[in-house]
Amino acid sequence: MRPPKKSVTIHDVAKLANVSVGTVSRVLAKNETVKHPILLRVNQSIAELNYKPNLAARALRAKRVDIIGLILPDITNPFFAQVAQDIEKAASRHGYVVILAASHNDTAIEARQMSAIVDRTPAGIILIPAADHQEFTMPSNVQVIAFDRAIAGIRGIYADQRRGIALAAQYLFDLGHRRIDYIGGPPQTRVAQVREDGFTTQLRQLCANDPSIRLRVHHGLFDYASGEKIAREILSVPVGQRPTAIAAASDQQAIGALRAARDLRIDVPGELTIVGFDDITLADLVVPRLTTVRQPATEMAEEAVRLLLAGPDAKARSDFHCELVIRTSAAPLRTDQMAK
Amino acid sequence: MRPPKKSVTIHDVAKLANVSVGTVSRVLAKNETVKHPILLRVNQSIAELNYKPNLAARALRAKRVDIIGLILPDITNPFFAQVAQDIEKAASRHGYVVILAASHNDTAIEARQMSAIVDRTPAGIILIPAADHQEFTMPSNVQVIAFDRAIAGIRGIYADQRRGIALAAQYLFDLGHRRIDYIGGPPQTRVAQVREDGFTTQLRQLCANDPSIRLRVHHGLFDYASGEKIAREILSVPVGQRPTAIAAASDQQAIGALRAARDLRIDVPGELTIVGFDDITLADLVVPRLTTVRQPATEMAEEAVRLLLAGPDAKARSDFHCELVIRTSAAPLRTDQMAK
DNA sequence: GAAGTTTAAATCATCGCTAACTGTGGAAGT
DNA sequence: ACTTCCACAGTTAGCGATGATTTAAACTTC
Repeated sequence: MRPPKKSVTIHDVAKLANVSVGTVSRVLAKNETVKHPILLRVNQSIAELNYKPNLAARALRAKRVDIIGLILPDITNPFFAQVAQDIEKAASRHGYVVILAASHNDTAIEARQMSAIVDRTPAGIILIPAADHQEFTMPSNVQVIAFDRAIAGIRGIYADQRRGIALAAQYLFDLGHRRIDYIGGPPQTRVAQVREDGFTTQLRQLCANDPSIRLRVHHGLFDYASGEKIAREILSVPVGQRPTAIAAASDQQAIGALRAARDLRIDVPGELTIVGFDDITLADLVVPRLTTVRQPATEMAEEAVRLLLAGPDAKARSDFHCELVIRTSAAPLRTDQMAK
Repeated sequence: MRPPKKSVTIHDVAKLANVSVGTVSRVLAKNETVKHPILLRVNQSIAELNYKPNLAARALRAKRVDIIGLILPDITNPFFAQVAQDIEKAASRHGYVVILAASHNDTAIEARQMSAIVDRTPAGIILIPAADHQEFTMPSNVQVIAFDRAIAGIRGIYADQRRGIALAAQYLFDLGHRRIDYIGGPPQTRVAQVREDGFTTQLRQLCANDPSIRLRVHHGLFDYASGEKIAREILSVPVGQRPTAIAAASDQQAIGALRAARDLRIDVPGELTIVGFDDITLADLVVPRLTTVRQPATEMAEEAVRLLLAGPDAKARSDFHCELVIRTSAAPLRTDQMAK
């Protein structure tokens, strides 16, 4: 127990094993060309000294480090938290560590975070973009892959959200709803556009010759508060004018809407059907349980990590399908609702 | 735009500015001894070449890197997500980047994550322990600080949870509740013990000579599902035997309890008062809004980062106080409830 | 058994940066 | 005028690991 606490280097191991540093390096690299008696001695020495390679030194030589960067808009968004969890787990399985940075939906912060992470020469960066345009230029030395939201020109992992949310539209239609309000995300973002378009297109198609259809679209942020606020406005009208169903572009919005309905003493699903999108953990815990569309987040996270580690020429899978998760926040249109 | 994409080094800058690398290094280090004409030239060259110091090389020399490690049990726990967000923000402000790792409440995984991060020689590690005992030995070369949950022998940042939850006990008492059930966390963890002890001690003290008190304690995990399950059991008895108030050791449990009550058609707060702990974002969005105890998470996160950066001799603040956040899930005991 | 071939381990330059040390010219001291 | 000191910039030795190249040894082959 000497105070200076000199860290043990590859030289110490080499000396103890009575071989050269190159040999030690080779056994570290699992190079087959080291024969048995020596291999054993080296491994013993490594164990004895409890030697750990210095990752900074290794990074300097290799110009790469076992780090994956993850930049996302907001960790407290349950969907992103889930994604972060899954990515961390997948990365960890491969021996990588993840650097987390939040952009707070601000492209300027996003650009700063991007550069801070690029400077660390990670194996790659997984980016859930804050917006459709980026304020940074794509780094040439670090691969970036977009997640959940597309960026032109770079590889990305996305679920087929258009078809996913169309499932919700289909479901509402099948339940008989014809007065439907859709709570969308920020209209300038592509995610919001895709979801909105997927929903409205599908619904309009189904109702092509049904004059009773009334579809209204609203826009807000993806969070709880927006959902609540918009739903409150939507619902603060005489019963006959109220929608019989609300579809939201995110579970958070849907849960906010649930709360608004509750405040206004509107029974869900009796008087109002609500569906969300994402299937966050909480969706199964609100009252009533939220019917929603699940994105295969875990698989997508795993694929994102795989893609990074497979190198820049690997091709991204694009067969991630959403599925409708039917719970109890949606019900068939009641006959007395139609009357109005 | 040459294909090899050789990265620009300190030598390139030195050559362009017509000075030595040492000088460039000195201006990078903001060393005052570089005089104006040269300082200017160097800065110009840096800008012109868009030079970024190689952090791996710097790390190798300095044996330290601008990284803070954060290990927590579960990112999808909203309270931890909030903490992660705050820590990331504080770290980023100081030019540090945070490595995130989840232990999934498993001390073996925690130990692995710990060693993976220590190997990267970060400036320090903020650890929200998975349990009271650790399976790893504290690293000697990297400072670790405990967060939210104490670890013997190392510095830590904690709110005064005992007094915090006592506030909840006091509040329930003041509202007139005497049949109270407490939903605690895993009894083998210190956090759970502290909260339970804080609650029960305070309540017993208040009720020292009140024979009508009935306090029952239950144990589960800190998550939604546990809260729901336990509450369901508690509440599935004749009205007269039901508690009039439930206090939970976490907001997630409380929200689970809220859902159980709703399923059983028990009105909150009319027939049942529920209070939680943590004040997660969602607490303000459930129906009814959850009365809870807020921990000053943001300040604590900032202090944790400050403490790390101030070096191993800095002393941790310990004056983090919780406060009661009164919303609408708690109400005075009704006279007809007492009768039973 | 000598030359050629294969194989295993040693050597050492290098990654980019920092900081300790060295060198140099000019101001200050005597 | 000659040393003494600064003040400032230049030189250079590593930090620890890697891997291309070199050396040494063992093994073929005729």
